[in-house]
Amino acid sequence: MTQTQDSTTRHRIERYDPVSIEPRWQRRWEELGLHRTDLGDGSRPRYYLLTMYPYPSGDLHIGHWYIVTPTDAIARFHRMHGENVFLPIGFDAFGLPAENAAIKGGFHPREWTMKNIENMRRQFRSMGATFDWDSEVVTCEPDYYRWNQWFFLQFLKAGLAYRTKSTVDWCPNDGTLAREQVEGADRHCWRCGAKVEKRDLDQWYLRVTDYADELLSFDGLDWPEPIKVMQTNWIGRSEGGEITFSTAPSEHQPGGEPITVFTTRPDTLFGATFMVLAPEHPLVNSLTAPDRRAAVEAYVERARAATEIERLSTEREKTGVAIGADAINPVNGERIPIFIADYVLAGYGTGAIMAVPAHDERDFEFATRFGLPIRRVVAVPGAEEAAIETAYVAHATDERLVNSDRFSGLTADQGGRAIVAWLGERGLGKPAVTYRLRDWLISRQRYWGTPIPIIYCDVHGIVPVPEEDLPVLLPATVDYRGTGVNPLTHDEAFLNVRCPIGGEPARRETDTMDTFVDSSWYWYRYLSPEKAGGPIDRKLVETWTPVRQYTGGAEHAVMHLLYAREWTKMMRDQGIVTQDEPFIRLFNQGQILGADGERMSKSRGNVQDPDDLIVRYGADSIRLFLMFMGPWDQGGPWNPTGIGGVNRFLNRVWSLVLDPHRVEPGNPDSGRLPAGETEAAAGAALLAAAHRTLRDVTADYEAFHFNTMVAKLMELSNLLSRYRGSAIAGGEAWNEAIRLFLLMLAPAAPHITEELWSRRLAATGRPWSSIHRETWPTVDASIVAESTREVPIQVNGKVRDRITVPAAATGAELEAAVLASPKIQALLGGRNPDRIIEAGGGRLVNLVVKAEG
RNA sequence: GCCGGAGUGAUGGAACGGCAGACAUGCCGCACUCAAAAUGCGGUGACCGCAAGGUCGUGUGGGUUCGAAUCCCACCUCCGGCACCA
Repeated sequence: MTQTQDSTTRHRIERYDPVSIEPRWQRRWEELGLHRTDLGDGSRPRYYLLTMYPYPSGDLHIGHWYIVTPTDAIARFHRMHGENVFLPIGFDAFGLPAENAAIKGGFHPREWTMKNIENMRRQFRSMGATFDWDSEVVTCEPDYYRWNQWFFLQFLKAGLAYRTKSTVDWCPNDGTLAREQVEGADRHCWRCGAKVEKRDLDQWYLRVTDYADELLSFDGLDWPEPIKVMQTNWIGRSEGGEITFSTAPSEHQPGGEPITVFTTRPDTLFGATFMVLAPEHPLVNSLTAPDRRAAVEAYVERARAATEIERLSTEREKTGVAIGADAINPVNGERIPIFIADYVLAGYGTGAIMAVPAHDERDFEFATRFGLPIRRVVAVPGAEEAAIETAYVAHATDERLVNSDRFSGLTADQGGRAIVAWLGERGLGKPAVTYRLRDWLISRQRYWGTPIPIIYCDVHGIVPVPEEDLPVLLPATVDYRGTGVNPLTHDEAFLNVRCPIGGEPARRETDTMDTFVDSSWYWYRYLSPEKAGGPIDRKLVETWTPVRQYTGGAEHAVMHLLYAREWTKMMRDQGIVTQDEPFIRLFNQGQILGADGERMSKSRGNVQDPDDLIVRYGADSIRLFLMFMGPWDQGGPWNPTGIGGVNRFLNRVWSLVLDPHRVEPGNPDSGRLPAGETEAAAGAALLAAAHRTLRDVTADYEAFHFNTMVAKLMELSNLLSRYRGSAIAGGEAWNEAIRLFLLMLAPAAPHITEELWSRRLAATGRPWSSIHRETWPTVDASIVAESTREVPIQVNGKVRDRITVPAAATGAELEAAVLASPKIQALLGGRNPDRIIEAGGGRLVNLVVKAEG
């Protein structure tokens, strides 16, 4: 009792105070350059770890920590394995929010952006993230965006960039949008949520559809299955055939005009009872009969204006009008009427379809509504003559073509091939493949982006800015005139230039590039952010990329993550890099939502500011809590109630290390070894537990199972607590367990472990060295091995008893021990089990006893 | 509608086809304290039972298996993606 008094009152230890410890170590690490990567060091294995760079919106919230904290732990874990880890960071600094803020606040978007970046840098440092700040990339700097322009010119030369006029998606706030930046059935803007309209505009595109097939292959990539599925669906490859119909002569036109349709079901060609063109189809105007013109033009107009409104309704009624012309089915010479309808899309396939109502639900609906004939051409035996109540689109093995002249009786597959072959011989059709993927529209009508390096000259037309004239700089001053109009369009100093070819007065392109261009190659630039002679350092790119591990959210599945793949392939084809893919391994962490279950945003007022939490708990507690709250790929609503738990855990770690002999006054067992346990046995048990923990924790780090990693360290700390104050506390086994414990915790909670490590070194008179430069310990298998084990015994699958047997016991030996159990004997009541199953090498025994009678 | 993913205590979540609920949170009790906080210890799926113990239990219903949270089939609910793609 006296001793108890002594250790609690006399040896009172200093309190765990993260707020004083953490900034001190952060400064120290920075002074030491602990996280600066020597990119030229080839003596160690390289590990390029990339995390999606943030948009500097200014409100770094707990969600950012959720992405970065485990990523940082991965970096530290790999460094402890002797790898040369490169963990860079930068800022996705162009974009609309800066402009909106600037318009509202009357300042330059650059000011707002840079202020936010400064704040985010501070916040990232405060969490102890080991980014290599020397590699930082800020995309709104001319040093960066000039290379966007350079890439554009290379792609232009190669025919991968082009300008064309077409109907594009237009957001009233953001201007034009790429296809994948329009979301939802109501077609709203991915960024601001505004309703998207249609406009006919001359715009710049990148020919990414050239890569559609290659993008479908994920060979050699370790990516989450859902992302691969989403990209595959987005690319949307469809195999089928193109079939050329011709128009029939009529009073208003001579006929013979070819109209090519795309179909995935050439086998149903005999069932085509009408044809539908997209309202925007180029032949609509010339084919329309005079008496139909008014109706057709009205429909075309309505289709344009009404698109987004009509689409709001999920149960859209099919609409359309006949244009007063017929097409001729090439396979049987039949005349079928031509309609226009907005359910046929101008941008997909050929913008024209042959309608087969018997075998396509949309065509069926249209035919029903307009009273058009429906002819069955595929049927299973017995169903040939049944009434057609719905489109038959299934594929049954016994189905055959019917009503298809000489092709009747063939299977759908055979028939389709035979019909395409027959058409092919006559030059009327061929096999064809189409994709949903569209070329990437990169023009944006905004100021705060990369100027597209193009000059329009009345004499020489579209003239690229010569490479030596790059960068085309954004003007330093900006006049928003209180509107959302792109200020570049009325900036005379920017607009007026001389034609690079003939020196004539000419005008600059005022559109800027989609900000997704910036993020399509930034990780290459990290390797040489200051390089002046080119976008990348080829030697470093060849040694360091592709990126070994990329971490970030899944919301970019068909945007950034697809653009990045496309860009790398385009770079490769220009001889700039040699790799096919940018990111070998991808991990999508989940998303932290507000406490209300909604996306965190300032406007909803559900944002958790990490600064507040640091003051209360310190960065290590927050880091650990974010890793502990659940599987990393899951995310979930923010609920801070558990932070107290990990904070308590770190406090316990603190006092276990600094005060191993403390005895709890209120607990009579405290300070004693468990009954019957010798010092030697206790030491061995503790050491074995530490090595088992090491084995499991190592595997968890490797698999990114951070929640169970923390749980296992908690278990070990609970065990240490049990031995605290006992005869083995502070002894050899204890100290080794503590050493392993700190090393295992170091990647996750870097500050407290560094502090405790330094105190341990000081206590033993050794010179200081950082725990983060230690080598990850190795598991000693002989220590982990146990001499006995507990075996559960089941009777008919239900656990009835547990026995302890020698670790090596199996077979007859184990069986005898099982049958000797009094509980089991009682349950068996003298009967013999019908079967004895030893599962998993004797880990569990199941006795099968058949019911009596 | 189509394509993904997920359903386990009051809560977050553990669990190579083999002891369901590790580790935490919350709650209850105890110790320490004049008291509170902090800390430590114990309890905590439901039902029956004084207890020993038993029965039920991983969204629902079937199936495979000696044995299913885990595999298969059907369905329900929630989350994410797509939006008439011929």
